[in-house]
Amino acid sequence: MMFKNLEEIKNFLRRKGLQPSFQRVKILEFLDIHRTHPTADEIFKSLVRTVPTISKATVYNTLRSFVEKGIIQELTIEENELRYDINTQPHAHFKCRVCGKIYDLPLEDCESLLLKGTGFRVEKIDVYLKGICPICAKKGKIN
Amino acid sequence: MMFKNLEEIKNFLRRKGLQPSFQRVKILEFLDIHRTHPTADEIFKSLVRTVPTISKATVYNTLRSFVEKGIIQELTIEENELRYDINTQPHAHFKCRVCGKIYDLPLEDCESLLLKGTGFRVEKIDVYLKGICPICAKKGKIN
DNA sequence: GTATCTGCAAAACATTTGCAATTCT
DNA sequence: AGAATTGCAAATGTTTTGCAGATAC
Repeated sequence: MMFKNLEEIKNFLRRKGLQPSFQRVKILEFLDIHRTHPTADEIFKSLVRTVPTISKATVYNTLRSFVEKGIIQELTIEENELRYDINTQPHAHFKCRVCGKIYDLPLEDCESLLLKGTGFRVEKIDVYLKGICPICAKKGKIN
Repeated sequence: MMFKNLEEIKNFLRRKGLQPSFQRVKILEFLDIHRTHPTADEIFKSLVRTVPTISKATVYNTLRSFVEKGIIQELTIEENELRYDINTQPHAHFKCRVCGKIYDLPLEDCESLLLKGTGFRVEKIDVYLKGICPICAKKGKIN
């Protein structure tokens, strides 16, 4: 866990330029506690039990603002659902097609991709890089 | 290009267990010629000009059946759209945030991930592995 | 008091499905 | 003929948006 208490979450959000509303604090707390890469709907369904007035739109909008601020990252590991990860450090994700669990794995070196000796049976690899291509970089459109 | 003519595409589809309907042949031909990782909508919009009767549902369903047969692969590089790639060999994809182009890159070794000396500026890395985790493998539920 | 944020409902999309008509073998 | 495929329209599911009311600074 990244945060010790709600006050830490509030200060964190303030530092990121976001008002620490009750809903935002609870969503971020949820992501800090449940590091299972949940979907927006899973977050909503879980939070609505303790925060009955929360709406789905707020969950979606909040998650988007967290992504924009670099607080969390979106995972597109499955085509029909977005998942969210409070760990924004580069690391790989392994989804088991039997139990459905998504594991975090180190990305240090090539060996980790092949997962020699770890018992993970890799059937499919997707590597998506984003940034600026050599042509656009040379055109100096950006820095 | 993988195919020399339409006859080759037809035979290929037959070998994969799919009837070589005109629509399927044209969709596969399009993916073979336009290796730009198009979306279903881009394929539809382009094909409907020469095949006016083609429907979007057919494009979607055909792409799905191609994926199931292992003829093409789905890319979830962007959250709001599925893209398709006729190259099913494992390789990385680099999307430029300026021009939007998606490049194919080799995945051989770690160096390619960091793209030293290639001029690609990597700002974000997503590595998604799918398969069977050690727990499910040990339970012997599958082989 | 003014900005920002929330909840609701509706809208916007992409994708899937049911089914009758068509096409292939 | 019989099986598979298509096109249409409707359904589905996820995410976004408009706006009035509520909340925070």
